[in-house]
Amino acid sequence: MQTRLPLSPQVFHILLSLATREAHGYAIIQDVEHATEGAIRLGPGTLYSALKRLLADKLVEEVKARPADDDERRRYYRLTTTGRRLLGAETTRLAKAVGVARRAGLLRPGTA
Amino acid sequence: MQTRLPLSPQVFHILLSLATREAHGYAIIQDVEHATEGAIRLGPGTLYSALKRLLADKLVEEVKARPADDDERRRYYRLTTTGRRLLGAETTRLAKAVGVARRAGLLRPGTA
DNA sequence: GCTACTATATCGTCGTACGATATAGTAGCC
DNA sequence: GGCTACTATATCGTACGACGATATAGTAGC
Repeated sequence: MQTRLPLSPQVFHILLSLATREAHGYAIIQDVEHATEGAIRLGPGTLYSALKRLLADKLVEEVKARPADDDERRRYYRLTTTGRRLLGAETTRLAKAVGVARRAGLLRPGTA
Repeated sequence: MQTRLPLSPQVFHILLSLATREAHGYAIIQDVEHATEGAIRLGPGTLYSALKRLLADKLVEEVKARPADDDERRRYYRLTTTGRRLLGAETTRLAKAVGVARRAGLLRPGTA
């Protein structure tokens, strides 16, 4: 993956899940399912292979600091500056696409 | 492809391009490039293989009626009712995702 | 007659989403 | 004590799809 748009919906939501807080893999899976109202359910294959690529591309980095009494199996991740910038660019792209779709009458008036 | 969300960005823009008017393949390529400000450039491989799948899934259908004096090589397509419904559902999904991203502070205030 | 553009089609490759499977610790329960 | 379910990460194989390359051919301008 070159750091180029568009992102896949799966990768977009992984990055978005990390935008507001650090998280470990399993938490990302649950958060994406919740945030998308079940539309995107990441299996372990999808998540961990995506994380591996995101780490290699330096869009995400591992956080070594851990809360006390935490489950030791967990590995925490956060966005890098590059990752945040790319996520912002993709968000802008999506917002424009939604704008085009709205003008084409594809959203009931009142949809967020 | 089962008729399930999420759509790939490429397929989303192909359907969106057909939302407001019938079009032939080459016109879709140009329209998507224009509508996405160059972010999505469909090559022939992507477009025609996607169209083939969309036809098989009955999200798009071929239009036989042709304008007079038209380039005879062109093949025109339009959305089916199913295709329009799916595009609407995907648009709603994207609008929600953009909402989440906006709340996370990923859009400059004022972005459409 | 040259180049560039329009228009569709197919092929092969590579990336990646995904399900299956594995491992293992934790928690509740009866 | 043993059952099930959940938490958590990791890897493997497969299959789908995005993409570039290539082919074909008609149109347009110069």
